[in-house]
Amino acid sequence: MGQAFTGWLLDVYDDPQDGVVLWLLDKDGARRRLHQDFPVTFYAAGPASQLRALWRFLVEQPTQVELDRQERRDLFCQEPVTVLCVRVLQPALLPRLFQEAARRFPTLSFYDADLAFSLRYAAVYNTFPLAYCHITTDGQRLQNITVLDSPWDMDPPMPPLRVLSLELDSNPAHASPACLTIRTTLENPRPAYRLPLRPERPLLVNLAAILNRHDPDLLLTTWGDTWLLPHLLALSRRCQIPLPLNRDLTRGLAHRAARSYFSYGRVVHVGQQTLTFGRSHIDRYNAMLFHDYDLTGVLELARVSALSIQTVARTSPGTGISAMQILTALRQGILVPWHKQQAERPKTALDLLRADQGGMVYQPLVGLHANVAEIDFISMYPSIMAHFNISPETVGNHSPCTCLVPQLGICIDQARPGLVPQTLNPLLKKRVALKIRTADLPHWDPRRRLYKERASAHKWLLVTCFGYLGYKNARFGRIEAHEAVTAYGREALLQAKEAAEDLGGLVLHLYVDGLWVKLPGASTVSDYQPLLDEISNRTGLPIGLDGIYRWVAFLPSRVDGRVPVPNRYFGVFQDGSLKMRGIEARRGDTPPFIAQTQLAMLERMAQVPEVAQLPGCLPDLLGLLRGRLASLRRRRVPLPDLVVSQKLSRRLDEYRTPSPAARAAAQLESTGKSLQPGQRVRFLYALGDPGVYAWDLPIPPDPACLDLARYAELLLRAGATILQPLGVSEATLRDWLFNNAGYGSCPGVLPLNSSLTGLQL
DNA sequence: TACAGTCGGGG
DNA sequence: GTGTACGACTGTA
Repeated sequence: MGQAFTGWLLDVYDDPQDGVVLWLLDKDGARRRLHQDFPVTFYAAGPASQLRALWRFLVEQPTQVELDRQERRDLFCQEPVTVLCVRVLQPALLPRLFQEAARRFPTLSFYDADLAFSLRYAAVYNTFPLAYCHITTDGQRLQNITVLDSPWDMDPPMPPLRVLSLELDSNPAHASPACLTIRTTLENPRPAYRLPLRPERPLLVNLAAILNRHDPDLLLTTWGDTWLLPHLLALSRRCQIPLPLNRDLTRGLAHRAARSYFSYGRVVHVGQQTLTFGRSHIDRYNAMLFHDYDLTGVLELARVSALSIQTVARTSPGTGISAMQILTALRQGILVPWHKQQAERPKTALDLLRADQGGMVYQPLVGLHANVAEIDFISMYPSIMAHFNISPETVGNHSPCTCLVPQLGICIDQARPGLVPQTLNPLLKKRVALKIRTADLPHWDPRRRLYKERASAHKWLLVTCFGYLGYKNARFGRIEAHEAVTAYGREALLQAKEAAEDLGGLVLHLYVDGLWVKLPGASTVSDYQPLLDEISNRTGLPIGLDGIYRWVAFLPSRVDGRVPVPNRYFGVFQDGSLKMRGIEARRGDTPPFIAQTQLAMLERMAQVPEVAQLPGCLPDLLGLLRGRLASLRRRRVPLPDLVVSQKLSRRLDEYRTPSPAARAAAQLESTGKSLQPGQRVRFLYALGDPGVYAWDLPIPPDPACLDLARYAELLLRAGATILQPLGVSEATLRDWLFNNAGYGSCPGVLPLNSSLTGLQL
């Protein structure tokens, strides 16, 4: 019997035997499971004889396929290519069939062969996670699905998701958890249940009852990927008590092994992943950037990328932007090349040249400056790609309609919109719209946070898009496109500098996508508007005023005080908020005690309304530092505030000179706790050999072993960073702090106009 | 002093 | 499976 309903798409995946499974949340509240036939296709191109051989091979396979010859477009070829089109009737059978074909016919080029299943479905039906759909069925099978909203809607109808959060009372990597706290809503902080992890049978029975009663759409856990779900599954098997962690009871949990990989110049460790069917599982401690954009951002990423909620929660936003490019290609019938993981090639001359061909970096004018505006290009690199139509297939392509990249002499085809700009345009538009919505709402409005989290998710998509363009293993990457983007970026920044100088301004600093500038007599946002308009006109790129600093200090190098460093500065905006880059408080490996002290100093300086009064803070700041030093020496600082947390960059046997982190990791290893590259190790600086004490050793640290002198030194340095622009050198501060020298011995307490202070008003 | 190891950065 | 830079800084030999 046919029926129709509207509701939200919760999950889509291929069924081992029967097409695709869809889970839908009917707007009347029911969760419905439907099957649908969904054949999937991959393509092969190459010499006709090879294609014929592949044809013969495929028809002999047990897997049901429909074969056909077609002409299709390869993004990088002008002419259409002839391909063998392999339609696999059962989508779950495609990966194995393709692998076998690729193994036997290594010389053929394959396309659309290794795509995330959700993308294949999304390309055909325009679906995305949580899409609002109209569905017709014959009861069991889906007959028709029509999506009623779009990922680009600002306020789409959101489903009333049922969330169940399962939280452990301790990190299983460090201590054995004893208790599971369960909440049934995100809003209510009061736990609904507390279950002891032992004895096991009552735990399983109770948890099963809770899962059945609440039937959540989303399981939000702490350490669920790496410990909790695998642990529960093992218990369930051992005690033979079924536990419905999956909503789809025909499937088991899916696992992906832990791995370490190199990304962004450092090793990243991703723990084991545990995935559910019919509902989504997110481990908030194993989810990428979850702290930055929360669940709202994860859902936004899933909607715009069409990747599943569980996927976007665990992978970098680069995966999301790549998925969007694939989707753009699929929907336009452009072939998506099979993405072989290529071995690293030796660096080419091009790679070396890139060293000084990145973003524009300028030497700041060291010292303290008042009334400085910080002006940033908004999403600079993505805006450049969109504005100049930079895409792997448009760069270096001659056509009747090209433009020339400044200084590089590379052509960019303007005749038709590129794949990357087409993918980026709606993202750029939506991010601006989200930011405008945020700005329009009052601070108390709860929707403000949600818009911000969504905008933050978009920010990461846009940021990673640029790097992806220059990544040689990317499907749609091309180094010349990457270079064209940075060349336009440098050009735009120089144009902005000229615009500022033409309006009589003093440019203090340029850094990749921003400039710090003083216009004479300017002190308000509207005073800077003409400059913003001028830059926008000259470059064609969107620009924004990040803020006007009451004062900002650019720091010199610690190694050589005469050399400015581009990204070490701090300042206070007119609204009293702080901004800092590169200093100790921003670093993840600074002990909290040191970071808190530095922040406290800055907060006191932020209280001062006028820059001229800043040196007046000196006695106060010095008092603060002395107080902190005293509490350190009297051992009043709680040990957790002295913990250093650093990432291991390699295996322990690969260290030639073991760093403090490596020595702490070696301590842990000797008690059986081994750490992988990319994992963090926490330790205290300690007296004697080996100079550290790992925080997660079974025996808690003895406070008497603390290396107080080392912490005092760190405190001194962090203090000196802040006082340096006021004319207090590290040596002077050392005298003050450690030798109790009086203020009189301080050359920093001088009239403001002293050249010693480097003060420019 | 040289060199090996770690970190930032994007709003 | 998704940015294998680059420069500043710190600790160790």
